[in-house]
Amino acid sequence: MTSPTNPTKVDEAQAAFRRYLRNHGVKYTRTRAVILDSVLEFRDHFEAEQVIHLLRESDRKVSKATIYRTLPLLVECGILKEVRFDEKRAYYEFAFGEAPHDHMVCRRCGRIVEFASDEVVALRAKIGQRHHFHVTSHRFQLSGLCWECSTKCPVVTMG
Amino acid sequence: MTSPTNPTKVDEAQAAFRRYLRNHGVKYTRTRAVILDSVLEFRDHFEAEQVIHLLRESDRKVSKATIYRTLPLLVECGILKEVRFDEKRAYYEFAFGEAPHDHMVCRRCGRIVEFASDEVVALRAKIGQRHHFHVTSHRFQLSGLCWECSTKCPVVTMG
DNA sequence: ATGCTTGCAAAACGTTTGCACAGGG
DNA sequence: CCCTGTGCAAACGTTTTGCAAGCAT
Repeated sequence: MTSPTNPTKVDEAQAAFRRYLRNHGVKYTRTRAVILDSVLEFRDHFEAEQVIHLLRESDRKVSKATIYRTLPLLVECGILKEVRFDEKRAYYEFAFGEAPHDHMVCRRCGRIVEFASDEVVALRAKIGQRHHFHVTSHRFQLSGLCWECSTKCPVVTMG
Repeated sequence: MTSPTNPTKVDEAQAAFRRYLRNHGVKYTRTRAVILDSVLEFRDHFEAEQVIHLLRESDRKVSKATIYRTLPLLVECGILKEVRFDEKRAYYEFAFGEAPHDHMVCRRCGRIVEFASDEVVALRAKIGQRHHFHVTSHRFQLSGLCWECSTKCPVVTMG
């Protein structure tokens, strides 16, 4: 769901990145191109550390600092989206041309299910109006048990 | 909304804390009582650092470590609730006997509005069923502009 | 050339932990 | 008494930053 298996999408993402950087007076360097390529290799969600490892293991050597400086750029230009599954670290997912969605996490097996957020957007607008608020973004994260885990043992033990 | 202005509630909270600790084979020490007293002095949301300062400034000296070890106890026994307004630190609010609610934050002035989460709970159940998930908890955080800020200048600049 | 970018290492940050001592039940 | 709680300082893990050197335009 996150990975841009479609090669055209990869090209579009690269073009979007170049465009974004140019429009912001920032350079499209080889290092940044390398980082973009690498994050596009992930299928699902990933964290900064995984990018660091992926780049270290392949030939390409990019410093940790640069990766931490580049990921926010990719988020700002809409290629990536930052997701928070826990409070310990940032996770990212491919967002370019993807439909907005939220996440539901099984607290026992860790499975992540994505769901469209249309209804959530409608609800947030309703709540916003009620409190004289112009809501522009939300974060809706569900936690519970997936069907497999709940049939195995309905008692929640967490982990 | 967060503060237990009602003295009876304070007493109930203390009783609940004692009960909880006893039932878990944990001691009700003077230090823990002091920490409970101090968190009950806050009106709205607060962070661990504020508890540390409050205790330092008044006579009572409690170490940072103990505060960090006690706050989770107060959350587990239902007196406090942990809230996450950002990814940097944990915030807490009084939860004992309060109706569950979620938060809406103005991204310009930081104002926090609480709203009841009945509809949110209904929606989360609906979404859960649709994806064969037994949802047990959620986190719904809204961000935008409060009425005052949006009338002052509708352009979002963030801070 | 100019000034943004990079890498390195060190700092920052909230939070956690190891340990020896203190204290509750 | 025993076992848990406490304080201190040091460790923690992710992320940020200061600085000198490197590169794009």
